[in-house]
Amino acid sequence: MLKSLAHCIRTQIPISVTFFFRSSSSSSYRSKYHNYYLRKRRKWPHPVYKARWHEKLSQQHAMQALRHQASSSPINLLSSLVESFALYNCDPTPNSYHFVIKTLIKTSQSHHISSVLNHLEKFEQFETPESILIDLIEFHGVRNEFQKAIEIFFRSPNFRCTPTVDSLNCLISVLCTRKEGLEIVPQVLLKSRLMNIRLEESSFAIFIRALCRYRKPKSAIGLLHHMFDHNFDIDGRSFSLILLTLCQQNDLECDEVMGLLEELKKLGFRLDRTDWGNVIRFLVKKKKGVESLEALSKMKLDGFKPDVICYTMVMDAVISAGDYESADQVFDEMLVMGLDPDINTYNVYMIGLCKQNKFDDGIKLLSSMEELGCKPNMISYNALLSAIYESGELGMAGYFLKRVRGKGAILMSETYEKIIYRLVRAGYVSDALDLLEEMMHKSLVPQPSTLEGIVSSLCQNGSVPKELNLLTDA
DNA sequence: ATGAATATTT
Repeated sequence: MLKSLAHCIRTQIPISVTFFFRSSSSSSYRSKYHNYYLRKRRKWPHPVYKARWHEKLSQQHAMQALRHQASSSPINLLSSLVESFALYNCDPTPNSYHFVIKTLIKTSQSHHISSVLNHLEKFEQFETPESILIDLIEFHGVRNEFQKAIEIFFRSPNFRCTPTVDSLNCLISVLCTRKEGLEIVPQVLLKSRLMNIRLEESSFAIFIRALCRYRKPKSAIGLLHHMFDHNFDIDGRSFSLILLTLCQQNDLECDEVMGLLEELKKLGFRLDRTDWGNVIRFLVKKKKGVESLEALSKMKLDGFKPDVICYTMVMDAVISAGDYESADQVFDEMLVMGLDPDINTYNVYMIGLCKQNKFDDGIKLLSSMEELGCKPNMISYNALLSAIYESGELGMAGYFLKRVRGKGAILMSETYEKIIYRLVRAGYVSDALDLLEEMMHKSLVPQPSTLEGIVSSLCQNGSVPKELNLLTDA
């Protein structure tokens, strides 16, 4: 009712304006609107408006009574509804049914819903708002009652509701949550076509989301082709989700994913900064240094400024690929772009230095980090420490270990293992045992191979069984 | 809104 009122007001305003400002110059134009205006004014607004106003007031009172009843004792809500509206001598509103259904759900009385629906079907005349049915479909969907959800949808005409794509979307997103629901979707689509409901972009977006959830990005791309062929607009979010899902597939090769990305672009995909980030992360995981550098420059060409994380990821990839020169370039570029490297960036760089056996530079980097207010963490220290021990320069390594400990650095399990392995190999068994003891003191569990190494070394030396006790305890 | 970093040649 409010809607038609609003419509009336909206249509009347321009009419009264033309009436005021147009004098007798064009009589046909004026009389057409003149009559329309008079008829409306004389026959319709006053009496009907007044009666409806009354009815609306009564319905408000009835609704109030129903709410009151429901809050004091929420049982027999259907009778409360009927009685309240009978008391005020007016017809129940769609809203009152919506309220009753919502209350039944809230108070765990959903077994009463079907009698409310039967009543709504048989005794009311109003067009049931689709929102009520959508709520019900959703309710049954959450409880995995797919058959009930489907029944509500196809029963809509009985409630004098012409379902639109909105309830269809609700139903299919409910069905798409589980495999057994997914299998029914085609039948539902066929039947809904007979009801003249056409799928929209939003429906396809639901299917695409479901396919991505089931890790079927290639099928989702198939759907995109279908949409493209039928001139549907494709939502950027669907593209992004498919790309993300492709990047998360471990079984796909880099070339294949890049090929599919080109296919997506042909279908109209324009990558945003998040998408580029996902592409770069994928390439880094696949250790594709060159490709990740390329992706970085394409990202820039697309007008996006990569952030510290993007630069760090690309640096990681080129370092994994052994391209230290590019790593330096990427690092410099990041600084030129005004970005501040953070602990992760420095650690990636540190790992690069370690791989090149540039231990002096690594030590310098540690102090630069301190100066720059980015304190090295366990990873910075452990990476450098392990690398120095692995190089076999045990003198330097021992000195560095002392210094690092002075800084309060905590050794990690893997670092202990590496140091112990190197010490044993070089014959410093008692140093190795000290570290082993320290490890166990911290409840770190050494690898069997580490223990074996120590034991065999002790046996060769014909050493004391006291330390062996320590080992058998582990 | 998001996403980045060690080590496994014993």
